[in-house]
Amino acid sequence: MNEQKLPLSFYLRDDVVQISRDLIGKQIFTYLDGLLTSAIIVETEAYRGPEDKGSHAFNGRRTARNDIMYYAGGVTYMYICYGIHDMLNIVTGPEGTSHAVLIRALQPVDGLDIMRERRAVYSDDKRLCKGPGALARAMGLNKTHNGLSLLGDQIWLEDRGLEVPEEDIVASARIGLNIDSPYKEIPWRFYIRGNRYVSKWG
DNA sequence: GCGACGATCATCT
DNA sequence: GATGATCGTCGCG
Repeated sequence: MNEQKLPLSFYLRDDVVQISRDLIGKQIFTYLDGLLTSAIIVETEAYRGPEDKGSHAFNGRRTARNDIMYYAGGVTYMYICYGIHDMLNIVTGPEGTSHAVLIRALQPVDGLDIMRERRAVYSDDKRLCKGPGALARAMGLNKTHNGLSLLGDQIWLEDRGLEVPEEDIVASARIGLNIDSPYKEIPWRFYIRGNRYVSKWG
């Protein structure tokens, strides 16, 4: 039933920026505790391992938290930000590299009622998955899901054939980076132009 | 619709 | 002991 799953080869490519862009328009699914939710990826950010000061793996940094980033692509990297929010990243590249894509916003498709219950804050569906912390919550994901295979049956991605025209994919500076580096301005954030589910314009 | 602000704690130094 | 790849609330007008 899930033969449209993105293959391992999609994640093993070395160009995390290209992968970040390619992920726009793909559909992400979680099946956790018997609950299925899915949504279209509308906003991502690329984090390019050792040379990227914005990355947890900058300068080859490797700790208990980010260890999974060095694994072969096709697994999740989950971590907690500001002590409260769980973040979902897609690990990419061959084993030994440390690139990852942060998923920043989703357009809900399946399991809206489940998402509403998990969020229990907004009745406004546009905000269910608006922002990395929000979407992880809505999809039922937290730090305990670190390192899950994206080819398993708990979380996976599919290409449902949604075509996002190249000119509708906007590239801009990444959000929330408190760094002093040219990488702060480099346009490694991608989102769908005009999409109401994107966390922020600009 | 937007800016300011406080929450809150795992992680790293 | 300081710091976040953030979020929701409040006040504005």
